[in-house]
Amino acid sequence: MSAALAEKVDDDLWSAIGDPTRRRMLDLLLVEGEGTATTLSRHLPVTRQAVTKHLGVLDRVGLVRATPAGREKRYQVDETQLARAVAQLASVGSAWDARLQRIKRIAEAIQRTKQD
Amino acid sequence: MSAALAEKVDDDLWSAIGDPTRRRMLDLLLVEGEGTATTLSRHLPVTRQAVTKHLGVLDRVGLVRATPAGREKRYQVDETQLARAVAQLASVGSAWDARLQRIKRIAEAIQRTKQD
DNA sequence: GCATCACGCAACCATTGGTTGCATTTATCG
DNA sequence: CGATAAATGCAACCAATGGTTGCGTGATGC
Repeated sequence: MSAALAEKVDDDLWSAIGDPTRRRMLDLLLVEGEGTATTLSRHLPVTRQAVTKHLGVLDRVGLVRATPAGREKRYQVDETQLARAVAQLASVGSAWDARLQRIKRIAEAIQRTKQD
Repeated sequence: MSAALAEKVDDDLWSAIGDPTRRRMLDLLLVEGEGTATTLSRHLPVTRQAVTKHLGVLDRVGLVRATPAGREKRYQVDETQLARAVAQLASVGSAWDARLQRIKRIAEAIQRTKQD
C-alpha cells in the first residue's frame, strides 16, 4: 500500500534547504536571477562571510552553480536540483499527510464502535 | 496572482522538522501511535539521551505531547500541529515550484525570440 | 527488600552558523 | 601609471546544537 511513498529522502539536500537563511538565499536568487555573496548579503541580516559559507553548502549539494566574472563570482540556482528538493518536500509532506488521514479514519472508527 | 503563496513560514517549526533524526522520530510515533525516549531510541541510531533532547525540541514547538504513565513518559504526535508543518512544506514547495515554472516559461520565450 | 528499568542531570566533544579582522585580486579614476 | 575602492578569500574566534558517556534517582516486579 502506502510503501511507494518511501521515496528515500536525501538528508544532505534536505538539510541544505532546512536552514532559513539558505531558503531566503534561494528565494533571492530565484527572483533576481543571479547574485554574488556581497549582493545577497545586502538583502540578508547576516554578513557576507556567512553568506559565503551558505553558498558553499548550497554549491556542494548542487543547488547553485557559480560562474566567475571578473572580480566577482556570480551564483545562480540549479533548477533541476531545486526541483528535486521540491519533490522531496512534497514526498515527506504527503507521507505524513497520508498517515494523519489514516489516524483520523481509525479514530472515527473507534468512535463508531464505542457508540454500539 | 502568486502573492498569496507568501504564507509566512515559522522558522522554529521548520527547523524542528529539518533534522533527519526528528523526522524519523515523528515517523515512528505516527506508525506506532506513541512511544517513549527509550523505545524510540531502540529504532534509531542514536542514544536515549539524544532522543530525549529531540523530544524536548519537538515538544517545545508543539509537534508532540507527553503524558506521564508510571515510571515512563509516553509521547504522541500532535496531529493538528503536524498538519500545520505539512502545510508549510507544501507552501514553500509550491512557491519555488511557481518560480521555477516562470523561469521555464521565460527561457522558452527567449528561445522563440532568438529563432525569429 | 532488591534488582531492574526508565528517566533526569551534568560534563564533555564536534559541527555549524555566525562574527571580526586582515590579506589579496581586480576595477576604476585622476 | 598609481592610488583608491570593491570584491573575494582566509583565519581565528564564539555560541548553539546534535551527539556522546557517566552517574543519580524514582517506580516496578519478583
